[in-house]
Amino acid sequence: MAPSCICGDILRLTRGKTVTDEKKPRRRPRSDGQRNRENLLKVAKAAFTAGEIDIPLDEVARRAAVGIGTLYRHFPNRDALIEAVYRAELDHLADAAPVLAAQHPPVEALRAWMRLFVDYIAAKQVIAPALNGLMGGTSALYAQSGTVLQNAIEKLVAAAVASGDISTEIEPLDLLRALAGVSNYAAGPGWETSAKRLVDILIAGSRASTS
Amino acid sequence: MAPSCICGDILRLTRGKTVTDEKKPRRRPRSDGQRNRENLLKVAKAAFTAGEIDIPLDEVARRAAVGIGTLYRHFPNRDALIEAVYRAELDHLADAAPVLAAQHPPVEALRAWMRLFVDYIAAKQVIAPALNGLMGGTSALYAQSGTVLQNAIEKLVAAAVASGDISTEIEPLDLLRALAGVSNYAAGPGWETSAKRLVDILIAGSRASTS
DNA sequence: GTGTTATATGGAGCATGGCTCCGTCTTGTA
DNA sequence: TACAAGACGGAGCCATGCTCCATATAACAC
Repeated sequence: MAPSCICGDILRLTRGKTVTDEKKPRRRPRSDGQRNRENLLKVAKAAFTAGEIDIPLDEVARRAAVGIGTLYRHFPNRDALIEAVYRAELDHLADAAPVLAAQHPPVEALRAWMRLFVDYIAAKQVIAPALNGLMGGTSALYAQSGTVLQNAIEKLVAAAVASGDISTEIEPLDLLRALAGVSNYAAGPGWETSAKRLVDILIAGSRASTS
Repeated sequence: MAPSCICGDILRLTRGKTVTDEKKPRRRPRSDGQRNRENLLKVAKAAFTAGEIDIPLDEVARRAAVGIGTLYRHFPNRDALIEAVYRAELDHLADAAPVLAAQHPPVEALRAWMRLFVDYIAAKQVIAPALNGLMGGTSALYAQSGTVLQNAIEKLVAAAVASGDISTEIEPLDLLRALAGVSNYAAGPGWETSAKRLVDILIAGSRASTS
């Protein structure tokens, strides 16, 4: 039997109300289960952030004082674990978009968000290593996460286009892809600066093609 | 003892004349050795190009009709094999830079080369999957390969800057990084178009910041 | 409380793939 | 032809991903 817990979560998050399970859950989820799950996430996040992206899952389980079986019940594979860790971070980022949109004129909101994206990656090495997978990977889970960011930037771009500030030619996803590319290495001290410079280039380029 | 063949090659390619081995090689390299090496490369390239990036090395050896030990003597680990396969491709790309520079005015040469980069990735799925490693990875081998591309684009940018066409602010590597980001997914039919659009945006952005 | 049951636990163990070791075989040279 | 430098190959070791299932425990009904 497929373990139900994570799948349930995903389905719920993905499609809101699904047709999947008609029978309403008869029981509250067990407290130890939730505790363990959170523990695993905490440990995994710490490890990933510390650059230990390749940490063996047994080790994650050990650090969370949990059996390997438990880990696998909560997260059916490595990708699922990474996904779960990063989802929160990405949501955070996506949530910032509407706020910025309310505070700034369209183009500046876009620029600000892109910079935030860069900042975020710089601050937490968290995202970069997994970003490839997140945006281009084969995993359905990853695709799901990517969508969140995609929606965020699409709205920002749409607003900027509507205001006539940037060209209609712009494909929002391209901007995101480009940023993701830069984020691929957080090496060297000049990294952050150069990433921000790229943001300006992208914005300038998007503007220029209007004329 | 470390096997000598690959290390020797790398050292020679990397630093030209090294101080490493004083004693001149007493023998011509064995023909079967070279044959096997080429065979392995051919098989590996075919596999990688076909998207089988995760192909087990045993399988590569099998297809090349060679023992696993032989594979490992030629390529001490998976990265070394990938590196060897891609190096040729990257050199190819880098070699195009001076040709384009001779044929076009600076900015257009830059644009053309960036497009070529995109074309190349589109044509051979080869590069994309390994590009992360190539540009940001920890492996010294990868770093080495990246340098080739870096040199290529740096010259193109320098020429364009010298001609006053684009801003001095441009960090060539940023452009490469951005393109690499886009190349991360070759998914969807619109991919190539949108990548080229990004090239134009980057060029336009680089120009705009001059004024 | 106590009994019942759904649910979680944990770790032995299997499969797979990376990589090493070393006895055997081949090839270039004299 | 002799011989040694050097290549060959594959058995086998080890790490890691993932499964299975007997056991333990939290939630609920009474």
